[in-house]
Amino acid sequence: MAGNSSSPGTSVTSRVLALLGSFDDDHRGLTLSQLARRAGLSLPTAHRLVSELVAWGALTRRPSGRYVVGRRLWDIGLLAPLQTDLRQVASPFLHDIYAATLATVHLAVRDGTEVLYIDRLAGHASVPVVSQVGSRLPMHATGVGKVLLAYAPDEVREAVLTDLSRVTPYTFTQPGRLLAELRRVRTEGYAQTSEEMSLGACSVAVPVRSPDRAVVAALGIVVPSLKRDRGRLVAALQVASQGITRSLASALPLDESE
Amino acid sequence: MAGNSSSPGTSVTSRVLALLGSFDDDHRGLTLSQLARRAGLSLPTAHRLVSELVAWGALTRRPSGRYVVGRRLWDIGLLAPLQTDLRQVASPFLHDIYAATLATVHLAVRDGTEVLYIDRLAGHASVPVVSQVGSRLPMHATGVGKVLLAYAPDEVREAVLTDLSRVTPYTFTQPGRLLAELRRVRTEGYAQTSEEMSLGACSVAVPVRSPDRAVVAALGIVVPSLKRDRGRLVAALQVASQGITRSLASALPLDESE
DNA sequence: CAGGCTCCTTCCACTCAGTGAAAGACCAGT
DNA sequence: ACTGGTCTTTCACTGAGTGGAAGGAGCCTG
Repeated sequence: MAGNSSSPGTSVTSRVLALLGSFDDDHRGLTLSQLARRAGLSLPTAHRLVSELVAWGALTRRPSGRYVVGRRLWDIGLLAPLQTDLRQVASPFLHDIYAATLATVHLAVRDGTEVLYIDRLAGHASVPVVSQVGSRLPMHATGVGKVLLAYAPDEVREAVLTDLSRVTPYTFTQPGRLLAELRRVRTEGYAQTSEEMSLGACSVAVPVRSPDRAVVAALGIVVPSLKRDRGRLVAALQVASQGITRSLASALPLDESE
Repeated sequence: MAGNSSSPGTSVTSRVLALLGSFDDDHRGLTLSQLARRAGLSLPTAHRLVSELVAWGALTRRPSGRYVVGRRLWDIGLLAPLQTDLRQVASPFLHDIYAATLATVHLAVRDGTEVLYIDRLAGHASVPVVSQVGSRLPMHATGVGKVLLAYAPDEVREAVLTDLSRVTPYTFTQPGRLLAELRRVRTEGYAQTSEEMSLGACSVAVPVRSPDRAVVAALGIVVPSLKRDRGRLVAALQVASQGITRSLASALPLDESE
């Protein structure tokens, strides 16, 4: 570029994206200097780019001077197909499950080697749950994660098995044991966890299939303990899962004219 | 730039944003040429920029060759503060309302001179409703819109009053009549519509206040007709609205360290 | 109320990243 | 094989984008 040094190979586009990527769950409000630091940009550059982003509505400047993600970006994000369509179709079924079980309900998809939560439904006060819509968690320590892992391509499964980090004392960290569990998931059609992600929380999850039988998501609930009604919970989940599959048939085209 | 002509004053950033802005509710999957046309870019430029966006995860390329908004953009969008926090806090209350009324429930904020829907809760099959989460509708023809307009700054109200487009035969198109209605909203604390946005749909809405009494959102429901239970519906909404205000008190800090 | 700190903003000369025309590659109809 | 439509790649030119340096605006602390 000019003036002086500048990391060559860094396009303007990538700088803009680096700025957007600087925001995450733990950093939702950032000052200009923080943004510059996190994105690896000089202050003046960050300043100019950020100003353009604010003018367009991608970012918003708070009275405090901190920048946050803006509305325009929020509603463009909502146009992401899988997430939004699945959510929309699944939403009433998540309700049914909540009504039947009063447990926190989750809808999640696989994103690389992690679980991405795309919807969540919780009552006024429920079991403490780690997940947030839009957040990612490890696959091997969550119910929905095990389901998605059980039906994932081999290379994903291998990648995950090489890094079974311990989250609680009950987390499955031995590849063999997890593999056996995944086999069980495939034959029995549901996964469960017992305090493997957070203490005091157990979960059950089932796959959600598209009309062509491919597993596209997982549906799960979190409860304080699995007592003796695991069967009932699994049944509720499976009914909802099949309902979603049926609804998807009449809702997934997505290919437009002009 | 170079080569030849190029609209000067058009920064790379604005080109990237123009590409992102090319997506909307009716254009969620676009081909490269459509993107280039809509963003006002040459094909090669669009091609290069889009490739960068895809590489980063802001866009995704479908098997069909069409581009759609990607996951990365989706989850960055979720970091937008007002929307996400309000939603999260309000969600259980939307449920309560749904449980009590079985009507489609909406949570909306004002965005400029339009209503922006930030959450929506509907049963398996309800009254046909136009709104979508993330979509914008005119303020003067919706229940939540009237509420937000009633409490909006004067300049916004004036801007809206100059352009009262007719949506159905029942839409309020006379500024005087709407102004009177807004006064009524402020004194009585709720707004209503009768087939003003879409035929066969009526609505009731109330303001949602932050702990400091400012109106930050509106809560509304859509029903086939207002019959005689308007009072009951308004009461349900008001209870929920006050609940949200109370919950907001313990949830709105948003200012971080590093 | 100076002095030092951090944060934000503006200026400007230099130059390399980004540009679009043109041409090539690929389809699917006819 | 031709035609109209996509998408992709190349390339010489140049002005848009760059970061140092310097100027402000706060806000503590001594």
